[in-house]
Amino acid sequence: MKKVSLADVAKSLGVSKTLVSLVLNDRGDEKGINKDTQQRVRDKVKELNYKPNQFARGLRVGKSNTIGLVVADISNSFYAKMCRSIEDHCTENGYNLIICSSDENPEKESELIQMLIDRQVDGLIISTTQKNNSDIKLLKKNDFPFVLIDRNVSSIDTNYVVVDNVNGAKEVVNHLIKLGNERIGHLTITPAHISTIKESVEGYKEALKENNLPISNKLIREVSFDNLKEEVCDQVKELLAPPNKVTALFVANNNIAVACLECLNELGMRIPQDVALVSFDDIEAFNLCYPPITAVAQPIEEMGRKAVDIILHEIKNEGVNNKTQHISLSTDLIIRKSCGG
Amino acid sequence: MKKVSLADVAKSLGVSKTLVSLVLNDRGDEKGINKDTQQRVRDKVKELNYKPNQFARGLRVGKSNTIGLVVADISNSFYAKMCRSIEDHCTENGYNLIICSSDENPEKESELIQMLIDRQVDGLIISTTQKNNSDIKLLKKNDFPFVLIDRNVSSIDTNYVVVDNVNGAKEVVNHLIKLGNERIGHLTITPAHISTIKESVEGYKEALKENNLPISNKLIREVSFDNLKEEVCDQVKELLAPPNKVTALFVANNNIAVACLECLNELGMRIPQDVALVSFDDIEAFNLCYPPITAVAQPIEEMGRKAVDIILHEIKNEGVNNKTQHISLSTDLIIRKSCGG
DNA sequence: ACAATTTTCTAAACCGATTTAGTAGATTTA
DNA sequence: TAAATCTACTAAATCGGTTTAGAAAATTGT
Repeated sequence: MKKVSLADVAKSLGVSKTLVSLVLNDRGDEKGINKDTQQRVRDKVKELNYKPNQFARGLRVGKSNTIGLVVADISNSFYAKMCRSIEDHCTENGYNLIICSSDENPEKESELIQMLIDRQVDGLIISTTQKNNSDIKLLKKNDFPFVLIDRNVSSIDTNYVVVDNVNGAKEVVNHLIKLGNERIGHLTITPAHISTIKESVEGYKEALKENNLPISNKLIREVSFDNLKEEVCDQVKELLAPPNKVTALFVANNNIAVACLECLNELGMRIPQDVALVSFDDIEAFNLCYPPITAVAQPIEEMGRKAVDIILHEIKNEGVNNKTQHISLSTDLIIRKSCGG
Repeated sequence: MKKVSLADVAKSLGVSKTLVSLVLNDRGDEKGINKDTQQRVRDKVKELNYKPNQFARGLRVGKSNTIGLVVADISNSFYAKMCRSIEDHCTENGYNLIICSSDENPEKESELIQMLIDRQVDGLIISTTQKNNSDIKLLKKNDFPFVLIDRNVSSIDTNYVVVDNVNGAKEVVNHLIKLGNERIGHLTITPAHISTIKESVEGYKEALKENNLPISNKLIREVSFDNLKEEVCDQVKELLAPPNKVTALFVANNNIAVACLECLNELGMRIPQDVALVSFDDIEAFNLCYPPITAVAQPIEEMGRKAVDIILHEIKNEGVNNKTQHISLSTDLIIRKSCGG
């Protein structure tokens, strides 16, 4: 690939680099450059197939037109869809996207954020897994443009786009209670400090309280991301056995639900006859399972779009001390057959 | 974020930028720079938290340490997993990844490739949807480092990492025939020129021929990516009805399989009693369906890894006229319950 | 003791854009 | 007619690294 530079274009037209640069940046009129000349420049640029060198441009203007995205795991359907939405809206706006997976590992997340900044991304969209939020604090302190997605961090005032997990969880539990379940197990994921998890537990408890049912922390179980299948199976067994004897399971995401299904299958437990199941975070497979699984659908596309809107706004207004934006989207309980009724 | 430059580091040590640069690029010994001085440089770099500006570096050396990836749709589980594998191996090697979705649209793919090159990616990994392959030809002509993944292009000698679709499909059809199916429908996707599709049809036909069964092109149906659900349903109805009356469906990917399942559900057709079903491209959901779906598992992780190996090798040997690398990985037929037997 | 060599380090060019500061010439104003 | 203004354009500085070409000081060889 032989490369054509600004200087080549300028020379072949017998004008200065400045002129060509101004025309290409649509500052020709503003700078009073002759319309004819402007057209000659544009024609020549096309003829030579000139493409500006992004390194040079970036070096000078300090912008990469790239944004960084950190999620737990891009191969998970939830994040894959989120990434897709973010990708589309970035592309629409002339931005590139670098996606990184943190595997729910705070140190890895920290390294990724640092790496993306070193790579001169203009802004970050983060689904954080941090506990002490030191990186988020640092970003905030340095006025680096960023927005949290899916998970927020209550102790810091940041931009965020999340889902109303409290209400989503409440709806689930109310639904289960209405169908006669009184002992409902809740399977969530560690690290438990993640906002979505905290909120889902909160919604679970609120719903029980409002229905005058006892709250037992023994029915709330955490499984770790790294060893999901095994731990889910252990916890499910414990929850189903005396003294817990739950009649319904409410699980925090699609990964856990899938592990749960496999485990229940192996145990020969039938859904919903032996135990009801609801998952937060709907996936297509839930509609194909036997029985189809009731789940909380999240507005993933919209979350992605809003996050891009916010980050681009942040990037454009860098330095301007504008207020943080807080967006909470509501969920949709998709009732299928996994709870009977 | 106040930024520390090379010059700042050099000045604070009273040495030249050259020296600092050489040390940081591990050329200190080679250039005979005093060990003590080297250590002083490294210490100071840490102290000041200096991070090289990638624009400046890229401008000078012409490398971005970024690779571009073009797939059909990152929100599809198959590509999501592939992306994840590629991401991991890029990160391991100090490379960033920009992922783009082409939606099986050749024009969009073409624009994305051009955009990625304009953005100075060092190499491309492409799952192409092109028909005339003009972009691939151009890349080849210009010696731009790239590798095709999942789908190759037989008319051009390029690097590629694919799956042995012919054998994968043959195994499926042999399996179906062994279970007594003689009229087997094959649902594939347009554009039909994609290598995976052509090969899968080839395998399908070969298996029939080897078993002395008639080959009817009427049993091979194409559905388009954009209007998948509806077209799948139409085709399934036609295939099941007279005069086709297929007893088994072999579908080309997980998207089609999911649409098929939904359609068969609506039609009240039972699997495998009324029709057997096998999908190319296994997904977790197939294990949870009722009944669990027999499918061809692909070595996605390995494909990603090999593709990264090849592209990094290409990038390092740019200019050197080394041979193209061709890798074909074998598949694994996961027999579940969707074919009876 | 002086040239040759080695060790250690540096000034300046360079990559290719953007931007600042300004010029030459034509036209208008007073 | 000289000053002011406008039109159309440009030279050179700049961003922050890497690299080339070479210099100063210390050491070695004879």
